Amino acid sequence: MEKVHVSLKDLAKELKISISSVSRALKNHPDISPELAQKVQELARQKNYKPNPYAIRLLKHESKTIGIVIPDIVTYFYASVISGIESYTKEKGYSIVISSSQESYQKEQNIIENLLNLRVDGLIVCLSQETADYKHFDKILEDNTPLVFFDRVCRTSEISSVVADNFEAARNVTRHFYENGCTRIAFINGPNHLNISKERLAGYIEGLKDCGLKISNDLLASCNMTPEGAKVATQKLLALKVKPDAILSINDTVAFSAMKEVKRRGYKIPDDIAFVGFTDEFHASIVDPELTSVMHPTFEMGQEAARLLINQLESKTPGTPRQVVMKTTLVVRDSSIKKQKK
Amino acid sequence: MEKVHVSLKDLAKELKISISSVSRALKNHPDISPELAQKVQELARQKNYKPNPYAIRLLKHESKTIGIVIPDIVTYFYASVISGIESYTKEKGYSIVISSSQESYQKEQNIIENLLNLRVDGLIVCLSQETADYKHFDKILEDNTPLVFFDRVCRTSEISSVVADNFEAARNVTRHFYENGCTRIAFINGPNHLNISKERLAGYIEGLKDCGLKISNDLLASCNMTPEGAKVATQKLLALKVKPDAILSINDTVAFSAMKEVKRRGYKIPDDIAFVGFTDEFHASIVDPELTSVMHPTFEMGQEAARLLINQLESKTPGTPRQVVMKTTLVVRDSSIKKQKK
DNA sequence: AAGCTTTTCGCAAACCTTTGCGGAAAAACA
DNA sequence: TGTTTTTCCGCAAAGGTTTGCGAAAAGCTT
Repeated sequence: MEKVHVSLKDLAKELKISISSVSRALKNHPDISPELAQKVQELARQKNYKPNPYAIRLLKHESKTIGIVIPDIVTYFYASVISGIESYTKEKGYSIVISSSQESYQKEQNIIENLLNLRVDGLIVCLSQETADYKHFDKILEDNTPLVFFDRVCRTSEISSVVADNFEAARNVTRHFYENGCTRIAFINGPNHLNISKERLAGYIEGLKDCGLKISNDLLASCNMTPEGAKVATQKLLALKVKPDAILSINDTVAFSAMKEVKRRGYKIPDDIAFVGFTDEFHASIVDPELTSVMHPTFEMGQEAARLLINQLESKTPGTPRQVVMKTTLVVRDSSIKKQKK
Repeated sequence: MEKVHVSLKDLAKELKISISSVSRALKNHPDISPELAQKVQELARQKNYKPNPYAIRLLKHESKTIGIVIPDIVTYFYASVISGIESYTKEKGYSIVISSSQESYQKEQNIIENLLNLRVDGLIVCLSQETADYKHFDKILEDNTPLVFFDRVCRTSEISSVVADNFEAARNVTRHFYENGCTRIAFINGPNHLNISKERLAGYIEGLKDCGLKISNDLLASCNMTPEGAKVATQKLLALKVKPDAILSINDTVAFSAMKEVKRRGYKIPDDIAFVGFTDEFHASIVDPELTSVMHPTFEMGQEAARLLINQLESKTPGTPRQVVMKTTLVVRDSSIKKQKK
């Protein structure tokens, strides 16, 4: 049951040469004669020699590993971003270690501490929903461990990040609603302290202004972005004397849940209430009616975050933090196009 | 920009004692006087000493890391299983390194080789769709690296695995259809060489026999489990002279896509065609009508796979391979209950 | 043939930790 | 006081790799 790996020493002993010669021979160092190099490489292949990465990491002080902290791995958005991260890091020869905070501030802190103790070369983080203070990132900065945020971000003046064009996207959606005959446009938002909530809210408001629509607190609801929370928020909106004729949702999952509740109450989508979501996950085109959604380039966001991080940790100089804003596009489907405009 | 971590040597120098004493003091070894231990621990805390995991791994020949190989991380089922693996391994002090094969045999091989070179302590694998020969697992076995399969498995007589009760589940679904008035029950299956396909097909056939229904090749379609593949398979079924009145799908994603196509053609679900899927992902209750599905205990499957693996690698003896079969339950929703039985 | 350059390889330190063993000093005992 | 035990700590090896430097051997020049 014992794993037994051959080491440089084993090869050296067998060939009756020194360890350093074996090491050099394997990488075609000019100090080694071609004949010896040949012989060493032959034996190495035959005995299936693979360098022990832990010895190298110990020596080089780098792990070729990056840590990823996300709120939840089962959510389409995060899984897809991870997929992009994985694609870029694999290409660059890095491994990824993934931990999920389950939206818990406490767990987020623990995870980060663990990852730091693991000596990852860098971190890519999406804040948990509970996270409202950001002191625990001081440790990372003091450690000189490169860090990149995506989607839910903070301290952007010090730390690089990748986000969507939330403001513009929300503003566009609001106009899109208006152009399709909606005048009472509601917004089911996420927790107020998150940047995505703030930015999308600001865009929503700006869009209302653009269209000359009144801003009404009645039409604003927030939720914790769970299906249950979305349902409650929807019920609040449906309880209004004058009901909304459109609902913008902070993400697709919330939209799905809200749509379900709206249909259950007997309203028609989109004629009674139009819908638009954020993310554009696969299921947006599966639900009935198909959901209009702000398409996020999730895979590319992951790649970009990884690129930012690896650039940072391969250039010795600290470099100024960068804020990458990814362009989204509105994918228009049935849920937002009223057949009978008022 | 240089990361600087304090080592035992640093502490030793500062306290003018030997490295070994520092090491022992930190773990309250009886050879160290309480006063000295106190002093050392004090300094360690103050200077934020954290042991270098790579030095320990080098010494101990274990990495406290397990590798996970899955076809695709963006799929609900896999993400959810990973979530279960993560929960168990975190509890046991292991990290996980995730790689996805993207359903490619070639990539699967590369990944496994990489993970082995990384010296992970063990592997948890779900076969890619392309994988039809299993020689590349010899390397793992020769390496004495513990290995556990889940869902899509092979070589079960030599290698432990965690699977759902596919045969029973499919058989039950078939009966469920029959009890709800369906007599022409179709099955959109996955690739024929996969165990999940074979087992579910066998259960489906057995169920037909139970109900005294004829087995017809016309009612069998297979696909590559993508939405597009599912669409094509559905079209084949809808092209029959006598159409099916029920469709069992190899998973929910396939069911969603098939439902979409069926609705697009103007058929009513469930009255014209009833539906049941496998997995029971979140969206099963979001689509319209809500999808009846075989609920897999995904999270628990992940936990179980992790438990199997860690047991195996913590007990020095090889132990006999175990096959864990997880019980599923049929979650009945609207898609399979016809309002008007024939 | 003597001196010089080039080629080819080995020694040893370094990265950080754990641990068996030995040794000195202190304490306990006779 | 002399001897034995106990307490407390350090030495050194081990794990596998990389790399600066020194040294031997071979080749070359004149």
